[in-house]
Amino acid sequence: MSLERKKMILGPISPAVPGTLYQQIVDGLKREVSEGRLKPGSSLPSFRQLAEDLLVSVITVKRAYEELEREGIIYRRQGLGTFVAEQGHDRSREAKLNAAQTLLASGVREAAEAGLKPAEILELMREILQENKSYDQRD
Amino acid sequence: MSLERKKMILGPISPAVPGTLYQQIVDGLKREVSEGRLKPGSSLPSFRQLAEDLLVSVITVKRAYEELEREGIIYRRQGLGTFVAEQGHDRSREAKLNAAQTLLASGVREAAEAGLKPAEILELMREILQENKSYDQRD
Amino acid sequence: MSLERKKMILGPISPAVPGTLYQQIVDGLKREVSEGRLKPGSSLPSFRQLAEDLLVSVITVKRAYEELEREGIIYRRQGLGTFVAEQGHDRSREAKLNAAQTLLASGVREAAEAGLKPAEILELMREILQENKSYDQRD
Amino acid sequence: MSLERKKMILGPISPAVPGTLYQQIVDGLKREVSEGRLKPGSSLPSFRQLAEDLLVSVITVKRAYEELEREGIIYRRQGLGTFVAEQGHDRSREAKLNAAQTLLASGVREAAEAGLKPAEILELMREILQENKSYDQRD
DNA sequence: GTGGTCTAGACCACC
DNA sequence: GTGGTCTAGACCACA
Repeated sequence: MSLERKKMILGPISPAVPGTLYQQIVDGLKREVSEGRLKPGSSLPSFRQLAEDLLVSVITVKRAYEELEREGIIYRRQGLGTFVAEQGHDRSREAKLNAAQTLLASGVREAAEAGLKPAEILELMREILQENKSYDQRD
Repeated sequence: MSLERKKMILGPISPAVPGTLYQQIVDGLKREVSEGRLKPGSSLPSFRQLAEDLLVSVITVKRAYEELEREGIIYRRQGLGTFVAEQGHDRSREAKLNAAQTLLASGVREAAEAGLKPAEILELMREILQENKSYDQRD
Repeated sequence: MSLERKKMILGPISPAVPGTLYQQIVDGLKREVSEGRLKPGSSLPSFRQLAEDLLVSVITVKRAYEELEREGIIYRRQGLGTFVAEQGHDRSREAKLNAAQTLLASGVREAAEAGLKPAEILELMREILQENKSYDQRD
Repeated sequence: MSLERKKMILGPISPAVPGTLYQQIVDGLKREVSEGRLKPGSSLPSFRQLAEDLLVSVITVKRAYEELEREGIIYRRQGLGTFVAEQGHDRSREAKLNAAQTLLASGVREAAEAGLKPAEILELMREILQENKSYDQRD
């Protein structure tokens, strides 16, 4: 029982932020995988365990796992548990890259419609990267 | 009959694209205003007229107009119609700039989580700007 | 024709301000009367004249005059024109006092609900009076 | 059967009083929040529940909730319900203070146009505060 | 069960 | 004719 301290995966989930609960879990797990904190082959907490940790319903966790499995980032084995797929890291990165590209492209479109010239958009990006960098150094 | 074609404001609206119908209308009108095709003081089509043009319900257009009024881009007068506000152009540009910033920041976050370094993100942006430019020259 | 300069009654009417057109006219005329710029017995411009001056429809002016007549502030004589009633000044003042009282009472209720104590409300009022005073000295 | 009486949030809504139905609901809920009877994080009744309680359409309640969410006083989560935002109390008080200020300023303007001098307006305010006080002691 | 969107159609006030 | 409010009832996504 010296193991009382369980490694909590994921920050806290809250209904008070935009995005549905299960989407928050999906995003959080993708981040864990893409940033290497969850390595291919390693096991994920059980539905019940994670649900308890995050104070959400088991069903919500189940949905999140289902979506991740559909994307090929994790796989489930009857009676054994849930694991990060071998290609999980790459698939997760890929998904994030796609998302990033879509978001940046949308941002560029909006900025262009607001009248910003390409050079100005790049300047804006540099500012954003700057902020993001200092923010990253917080932990 | 070749004169059937009346000057339509806004491209066609479709339930098949991402974003709700009324959001598509809001975005489209914001674009018209921010890019100067609808000038301050000029009148917008009536609910019923635009609804007919876009093949959506009157209510859907109404909701869109409500949101634009809330943002101070247009104003509505009983019995008179709906008009572009004096500050409509600026407010619309502002809103677009805010949206752009949010989207770009999200994109940066995703890209960073996927492991891209700031320099790589900037490179990605240059590519996107390049595509966008050639796309702009289509008409 | 040296009379080109006609005495314009009322500031400009605009659809770009809150309140319907005819209500703006009613309010404006009430103000003229209650502040003594239109004296009892003096004549008001004709429908057509005022409509032309204010760039609104004759019907809109007509409605405004009807409302003022209903309130006993003006009266109309077939073929002669429209005049400020003898009691017009008093009635107009009365109406304004009633309106003022209602507005102030509503303001007090809101302020109380926001947690302001009577003394604080009075303090707020002093500030408002101060602003109003300096504003009044503009002309 | 004497237990039929369930704790109703908000007084009865009526089409007979000034202000639209949904505005009455908005005001009522703002009051609940600004006066602390609805605390941050606590949940509001569902659309359908409140609609039933108040004998209005579900849609009318929806509109009210939409406006409150826009003002940042509450937030809504699909499948979970509607909750008072963390800053709900402050935002609600702020909104009320703004409203109070606007109303008082309009009242002052009307009173000034009716010829009341600042000192007289303050005197009028004192009377109003007096009435309001005794009215407050009713329950 | 919750909220989110879209639809239809009523009635009113104003121009 | 315009916008403003309220109503009814559909279907979907999420928990």
